[in-house]
Amino acid sequence: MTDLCKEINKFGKGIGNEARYRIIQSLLKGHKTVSEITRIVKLSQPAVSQHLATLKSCDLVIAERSGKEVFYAVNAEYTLKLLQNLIKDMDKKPSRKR
Amino acid sequence: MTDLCKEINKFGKGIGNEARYRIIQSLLKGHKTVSEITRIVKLSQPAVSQHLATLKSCDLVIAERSGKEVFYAVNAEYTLKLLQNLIKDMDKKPSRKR
DNA sequence: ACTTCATATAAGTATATGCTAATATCTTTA
DNA sequence: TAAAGATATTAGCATATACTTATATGAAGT
Repeated sequence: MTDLCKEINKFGKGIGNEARYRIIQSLLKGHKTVSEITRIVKLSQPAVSQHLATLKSCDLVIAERSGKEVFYAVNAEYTLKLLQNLIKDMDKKPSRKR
Repeated sequence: MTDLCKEINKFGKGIGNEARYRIIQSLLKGHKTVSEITRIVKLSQPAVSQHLATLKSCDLVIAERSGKEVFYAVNAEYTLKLLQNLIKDMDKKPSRKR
């Protein structure tokens, strides 16, 4: 299993869930604290923390504490590079149609 | 939830699984029958058929019967366009770092 | 029509996932 | 260091997922 393989798989695990996808969407508009995200996605705080932990382990988000709060942001460089690599990969070996 | 949202979510569901990701990888090298895929990913035939059904419902693959066999291929145009749209989307609203 | 090969579907089951409720940890301020 | 606010972690439970085995469907040849 190539590295890209594993990375894309993580990516898929991360966004392959409605709640997490909504979290990512909200973060695309700017970094947010856990409580802000909690309000936006309308899930309990623990549920949100758990999803954020998953997203972090997938490298899709970055966390940064600022006092009592923790800001989460999309790991944009990483994600963009990943997607671009995937696209390159797919372009490179297109599936023959028949 | 935007259309792109739903599409990406489907994409994530599709590839967010090791076996399905391996199937996609093998299909990137060219279309294949179910039994070829079965040999490659080393799962039972029903398991492979079920994964292929999932991938199809996610629009990640296309199926085409040819006699007794069914060829599966990556839905490359669809997938590439989707990923490119996602990249555009992420570029458009980058997360502010702090 | 019957058989065979290829694939799909169904039922059952074990494990994974996503939530809730309760509690722990971290940080700041009094 | 005690209290309070913000977030993280844990245990428990319900549902979803990914297999297995058995069976059904589809296509081609006899």
